[in-house]
Amino acid sequence: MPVSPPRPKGPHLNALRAFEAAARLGSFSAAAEELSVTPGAITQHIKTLEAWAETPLFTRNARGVALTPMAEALVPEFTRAFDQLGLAVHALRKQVAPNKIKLATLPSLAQYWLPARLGKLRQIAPDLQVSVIALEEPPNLVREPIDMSLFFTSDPLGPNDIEVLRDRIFPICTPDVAARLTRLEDLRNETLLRDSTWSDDWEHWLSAQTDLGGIASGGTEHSLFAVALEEARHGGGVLMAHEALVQRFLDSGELVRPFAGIVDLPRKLVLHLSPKMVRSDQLAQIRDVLMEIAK
Amino acid sequence: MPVSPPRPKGPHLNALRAFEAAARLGSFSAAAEELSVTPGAITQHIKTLEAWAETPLFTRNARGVALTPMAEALVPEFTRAFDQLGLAVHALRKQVAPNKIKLATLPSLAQYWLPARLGKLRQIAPDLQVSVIALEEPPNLVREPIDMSLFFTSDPLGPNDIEVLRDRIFPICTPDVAARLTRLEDLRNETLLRDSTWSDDWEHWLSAQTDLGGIASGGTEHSLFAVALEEARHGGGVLMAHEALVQRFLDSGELVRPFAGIVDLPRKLVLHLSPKMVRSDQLAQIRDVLMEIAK
DNA sequence: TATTTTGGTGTAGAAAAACTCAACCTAGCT
DNA sequence: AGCTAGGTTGAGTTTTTCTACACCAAAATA
Repeated sequence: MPVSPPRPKGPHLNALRAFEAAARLGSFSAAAEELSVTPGAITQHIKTLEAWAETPLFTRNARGVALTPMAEALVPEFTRAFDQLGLAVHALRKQVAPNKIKLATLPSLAQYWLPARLGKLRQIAPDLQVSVIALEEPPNLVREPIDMSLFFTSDPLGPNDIEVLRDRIFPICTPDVAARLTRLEDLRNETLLRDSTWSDDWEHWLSAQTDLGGIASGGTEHSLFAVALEEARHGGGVLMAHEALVQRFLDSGELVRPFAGIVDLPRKLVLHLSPKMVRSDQLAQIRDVLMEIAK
Repeated sequence: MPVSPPRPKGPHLNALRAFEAAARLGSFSAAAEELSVTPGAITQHIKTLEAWAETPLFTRNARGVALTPMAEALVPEFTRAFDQLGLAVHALRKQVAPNKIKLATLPSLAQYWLPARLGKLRQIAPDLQVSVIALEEPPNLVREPIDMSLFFTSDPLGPNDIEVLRDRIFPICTPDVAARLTRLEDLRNETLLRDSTWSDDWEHWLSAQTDLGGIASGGTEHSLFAVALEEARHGGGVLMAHEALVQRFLDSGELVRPFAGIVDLPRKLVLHLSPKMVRSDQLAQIRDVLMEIAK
């Protein structure tokens, strides 16, 4: 029974948060992603926590990490704590500014699909202030100060999810380019434009047609759909497009569909609401409005 | 609808913790105390949080602070979150070292009352490793990595509290000094020793005797009971003692009670257990052992 | 078998956050 | 008028947190 050490300090909150994220996601790099830091930062947090607890929490296998059985048992407790904290922060945000809404979505959706809908929304509910955050990956709505997200997913819908539309893809190009294309084989001579987010959509589409291999080989891949689309508009090739994103170019005739085939992917565009939103009465109404304009 | 600001960051965890503590305790300095920092640190945390939320959370009255009505509503959410986090940390500690116990208590109890009890404990349960932390104020057992606390209090007992004994006080001194004391009035010529933690015990005791005012005026106040006791042992005056702390000196005859009067204060010595302890089965047994030896 | 890829580690240095200190302010007391 | 309790402020310092980048090992690929 040693006597009177200095007042013991608890572990650092940030280290606990890093632990929880790493444990929940099963990977340091995923945790790093969620917390917007580098993987090295996570490594260090976990290490300080392990030093504090005087016990290892993860086993490091060169292919990733795995929780210690001991640590495993603790994860739900920490997850509950940080979920509750996230809820509290959401409550604070809503309390302060009930009609400021943050919506996270893909850059391409933010640019080509949302603006028209948000315009409509502004007419229906002029007091709502929606700000749009463009992200490549869906954020964790419990933890981050974001109210809604709009992403493509194939996962089954949860209780806070609303399916907006199904993803339908088909090739598009300028009328000039289309004039050169009569049979699928003609694609061999064209540049196939693709977006890195959906880089195998060409394969999906082609394999749904009378298939003949080898066409989908090369092509130019762009990290932003907007860039690929721009190239298509300048006659730079044939783009595998998503219906939701190119409707207006088809309507205007600027771009056309050289082939009739449309592929319905199992992927859907889903509006996901933060847990805080579905609960609050005031916000349930906002949600209804948004579902309305989402059509 | 502004588009694509950088990914919004949540507030700093430490700022949230400071807010919760300040809100719960109703005072920045109390929060500073609980978190072992200076009041200035709390001020700054609250300010960054207010800047993040873009709204004031406290109204500053020169005599202290008060929560904004808006902030008021949020406190329970944050308290729940940090309570849950504290629980999780306790779970971690117990998981790692189930039989390491941290006990916080007053320096005087740690020095004069505990050692004999802990010795007994070591015989009953040799595998328990109890470490004692001396603190002036009872810690928050939910938040700090401490399992039990032993302090005097007049508050009613909660479900995790165990009354160990009632506080009984009386004057003591060396036999030499006692020889000079036959009537209460004789105290006027002696140095009245007192501990700053319980600085008005002399008044309590005197007013319980055939009261005559003015005796309790001066005296020497020591911040540590141990120092006052040491002075009494060297014949430096008459000390207002607590039964629990001086039993052994009375037994050995080194110190004596110059007057028969004993005052039973409404204050009791209470063993408080962290919420995690009462729940766990394994630790319920430890608790029983401790109650046993507490007698 | 060689090569690449994936996910984690280690360290140095830099940036950001958190803290202390000491002077200062204000309203309520004595 | 002076004192006190509680908070604030700003400068300066310490701690924490992060990044950058080189490195490592197994697994996947070729």
